Amino acid sequence: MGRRATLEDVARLAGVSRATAARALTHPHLLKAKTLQAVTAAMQAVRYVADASARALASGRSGMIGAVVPTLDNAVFARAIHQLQMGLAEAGLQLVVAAHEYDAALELRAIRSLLSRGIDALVLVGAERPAETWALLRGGAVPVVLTYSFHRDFDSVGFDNAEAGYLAARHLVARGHTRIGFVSGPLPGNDRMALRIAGVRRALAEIGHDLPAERVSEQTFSLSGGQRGAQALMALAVPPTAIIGGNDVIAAGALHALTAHGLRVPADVSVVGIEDLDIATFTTPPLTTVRLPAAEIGAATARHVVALLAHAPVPRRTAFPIALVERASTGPAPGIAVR
Amino acid sequence: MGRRATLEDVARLAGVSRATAARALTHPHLLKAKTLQAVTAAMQAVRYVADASARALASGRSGMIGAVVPTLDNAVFARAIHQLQMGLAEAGLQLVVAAHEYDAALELRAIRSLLSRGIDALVLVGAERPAETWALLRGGAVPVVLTYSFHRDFDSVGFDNAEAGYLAARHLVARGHTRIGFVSGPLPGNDRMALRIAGVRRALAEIGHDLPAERVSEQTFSLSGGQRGAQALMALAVPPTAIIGGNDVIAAGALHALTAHGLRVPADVSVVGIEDLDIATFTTPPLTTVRLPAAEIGAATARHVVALLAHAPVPRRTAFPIALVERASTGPAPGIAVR
DNA sequence: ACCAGCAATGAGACCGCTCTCATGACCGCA
DNA sequence: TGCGGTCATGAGAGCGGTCTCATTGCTGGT
Repeated sequence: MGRRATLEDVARLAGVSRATAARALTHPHLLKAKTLQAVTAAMQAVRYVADASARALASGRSGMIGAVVPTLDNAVFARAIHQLQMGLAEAGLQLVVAAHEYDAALELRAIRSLLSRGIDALVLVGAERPAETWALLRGGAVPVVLTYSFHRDFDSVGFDNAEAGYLAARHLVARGHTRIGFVSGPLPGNDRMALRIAGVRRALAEIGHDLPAERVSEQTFSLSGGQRGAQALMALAVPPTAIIGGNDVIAAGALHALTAHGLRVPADVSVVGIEDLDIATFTTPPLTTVRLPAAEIGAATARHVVALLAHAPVPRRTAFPIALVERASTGPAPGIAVR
Repeated sequence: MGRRATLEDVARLAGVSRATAARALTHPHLLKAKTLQAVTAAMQAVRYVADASARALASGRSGMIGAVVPTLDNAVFARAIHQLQMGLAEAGLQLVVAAHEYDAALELRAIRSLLSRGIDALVLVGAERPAETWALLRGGAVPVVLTYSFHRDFDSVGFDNAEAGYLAARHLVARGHTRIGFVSGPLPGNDRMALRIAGVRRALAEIGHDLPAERVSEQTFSLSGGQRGAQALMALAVPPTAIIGGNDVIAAGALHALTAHGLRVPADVSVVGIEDLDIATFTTPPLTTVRLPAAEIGAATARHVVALLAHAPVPRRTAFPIALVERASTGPAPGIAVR
């Protein structure tokens, strides 16, 4: 078959100049109908497909959007990325993804690599990263959209993580819990987690209680992390009467460990998650959790990016409301009479 | 700040020619240590980052790998893509993803779009697609790796889908079930599903039974799809004593619908899934399922692609073993004495 | 019939890098 | 000291588009 056809081939076949053939692609309205038709026919004849690299080099726009997420192995991010991709594809944009597995250095590397790729916009998760990374983002001429968090200086699409923690804790407080434990994922570089904890703290503070450091167990974002966290918290001299998981996977793991140790949920211990994954409806008992707008964030981010590239006006910040979904893993604190 | 530094800038600063500066990047061993050092220093000084488009245009290699999957919203694909991405990143390759949501036309469009982007290799899921798509894949000069299925003419990384169905059915047959129902996802274009059904059929045939069409319910890949499928099957004049879900999400939905209707699982009806997602351990009762090597496929595909690009020898086909994971959703067929 | 003015097209520079080929520097050996 | 040969570097032609600017061909007004 030989090499791919170029504009040169098309032009020759159509009997026009390269410039005209190119215009058929980018500014078809500038061509006489007859010329346009001839060029189009020629393109079809040689099965012309524009070379994206050449186009990117010449135009300075690649049509590619980069996204760096902690992991695709959590449904929350997978779902958001899925929606993001579908939205971008509709606008003819490609999505280049990378994951960093909660490693700031890896994230920086991924961002560098995407930037060198000439992406037209960059989507990131969270608003906490090393100064070096921020400098790179500020220095680069690439528009950045932060998701799952907010930041003064960058466009963001997210929700209030502190409120997520607050809602979870408030739900427990309202049921008489005052000793609440929190099993978090890795804290370094994860502002979402930190904010959720802060939200829990606030809810506790409102009733004159607090969340001592010992009641926060830092684990990995995994079922086993949740299990270990629950074990650690229940091994405390004065164990909590309720546990909040930094996300649903952790909460599910915690719930599992609790019942495996013969504790009744929620009679002995209540458990709340954050995310509302499918998994939350399948645990025994079903998990009370705070629903996060993953799909919405993905779709909204796609719209945001598309608008950005079109230089259309966009709100710098899009915030989605969140709400607690009450299921059966939470109940009154032990010793509290139900009235 | 101005524009990004180019090789020209680096060369000038280092007092060498553009060619030499370029060599520092691509063939550093060709340079005298002192020269290399000077160039490297210059690059650092101007924060040089190579322009990937220019490089792609000139070299004919983009360093990007395309992947088109049905969806990222199922953990099986999300996990595989995650591993694929991590593996590619290690080799300095970028992953461009697209999803088609089980729509062959969308898949074709996505492939076209990736191809025009100049990807160096293409990863696809499954081995069934319209002739037009196959023609495009054969015509293009881009190496293709099929996953989750096998194909004579293309490199593939996967497992035996028929065996997955067979293992699930065999497990049931061994417990006395002969009337087995299957809730599948959308069948068109999905050879994995078709093969799994064929596997079930084979297991049934071995004991002189079959899987009539009425006992196969075609639904969407979702919890509600599973629920509807279970309802449909149980509404049959002679309902099945066991249900196999085309994947775990469907099986979980089916299981849910069953217990919601007052049926006991597995006393009244057994349920088997295929995939072994996290969710399978959380259903009540925990789901017996066939474990699919999602992460392995992703990682192996990454290795495969890297080897392909390095012109290293690669087996045309990588097959992973699969096995059934017995949990508590399966038991003897009603009326069968347990010995 | 003539020319301003606009629409349509052509010519060619340029984007930033890769790669081949030519050239210059330097080496060892006779 | 001189010469073939190797190593390091320079020169320059693409890669396949985009885009600006010049040119050509019409059209309409007077």
